[in-house]
Amino acid sequence: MEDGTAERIRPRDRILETARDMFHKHGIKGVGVDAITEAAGTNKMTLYRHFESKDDLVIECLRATACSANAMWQKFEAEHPGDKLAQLHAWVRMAADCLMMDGRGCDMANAAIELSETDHPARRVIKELKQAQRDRLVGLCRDAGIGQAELLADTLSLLLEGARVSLQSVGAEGPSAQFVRMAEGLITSFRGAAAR
Amino acid sequence: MEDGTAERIRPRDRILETARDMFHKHGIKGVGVDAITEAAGTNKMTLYRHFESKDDLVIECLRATACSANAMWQKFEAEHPGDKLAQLHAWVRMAADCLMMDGRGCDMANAAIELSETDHPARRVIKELKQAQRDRLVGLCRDAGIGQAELLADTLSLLLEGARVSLQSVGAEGPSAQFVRMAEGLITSFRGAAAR
DNA sequence: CTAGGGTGTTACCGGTCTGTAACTTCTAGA
DNA sequence: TCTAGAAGTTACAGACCGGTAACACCCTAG
Repeated sequence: MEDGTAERIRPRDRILETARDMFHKHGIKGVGVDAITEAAGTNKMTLYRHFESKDDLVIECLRATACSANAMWQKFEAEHPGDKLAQLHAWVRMAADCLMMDGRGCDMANAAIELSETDHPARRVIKELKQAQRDRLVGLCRDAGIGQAELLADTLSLLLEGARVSLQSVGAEGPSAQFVRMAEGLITSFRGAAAR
Repeated sequence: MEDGTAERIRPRDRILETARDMFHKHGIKGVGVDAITEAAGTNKMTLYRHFESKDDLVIECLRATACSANAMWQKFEAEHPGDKLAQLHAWVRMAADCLMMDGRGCDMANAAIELSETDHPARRVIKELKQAQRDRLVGLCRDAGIGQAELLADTLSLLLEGARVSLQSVGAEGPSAQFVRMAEGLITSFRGAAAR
């Protein structure tokens, strides 16, 4: 065989990236394949040569999002090698930054809400990827020497998830404005409980 | 005039209630007006005689949801008259029950996510109603004698909002399973801080 | 130069969506 | 009983949706 799909211009990547952006901004059911391909500077046929269906494209977008999240976790480790507590604080800061500048919430959660059919193929993927993120946060808390690592990680998860959705319903001046204070307070509290 | 829209059979109410149920289960963009009217045992023309548009129907449904929430708060006061702390615990219990038996999250939050257009008429309504709920929870915390009432109320809000969305993305075995433990722990913690 | 795969273009299919028009049927009240 | 208004029925408009077929065009590897 040749050297696989080479490094050219690759409309597939343009479609994928454009779709991620548009799904994020307007929701999955809020944007059609025509709009995506037009924004990506290509056409519908090319999309369907690279993706089986719109659902397939959605799933691929979610995987790409998870991949981006992976990169962030690696950045935490690179910036604070070995210092798990610093990495946890970096996670809080990153989460807050995303809240501030984004406006729209987590792609996975939004997709889960939009795709209400319980047997939708994307739901399996969402559950897997979310579970992986949860496990990683639990691991970080545990490695940071926190006693009830699962409970802290789950609480932080819910706080962030809640902040993201509250940002869209109540607005930026709502409860989500206090996210950092809550998260840092919780970490302090859980660390105190462990030291005792 | 006659005695206004009398107390007969009233297809309008059937449409409204059916729409609430179907929007809740399948999302707003996931159900069409034809499906609503058929499930309500009526037809599209009758719907459009009572509601200006689908968006108008959506808004009316959200108002009805807010009305139901109002009734819950009155039940708290009726069951624990004057005892604000008991009412706060009742709120936690009610929230947990809703989580358990429902599966789909908060109609307002789901709508806010689905209706991503920033100028959508429903967004104003959602913000108002969510703000009102927040104010009420803050008031309850304050009246229960908790020092940092706003911070506790906002934290509880985010936890519940997060639990609702996490239930849909990660599932029932995810972080949302710990909601009661987190909420009760927070209340205890905040009460301790006030007593000191 | 040539062959072939990736790409672009156009047109189309069948379905669903919101919303409306015109007409008939029912029902309640005087 | 008669009448007015609410409700049901059918058909339709116009737009958009996901997905496909057929064909012309590159552009590069050999």
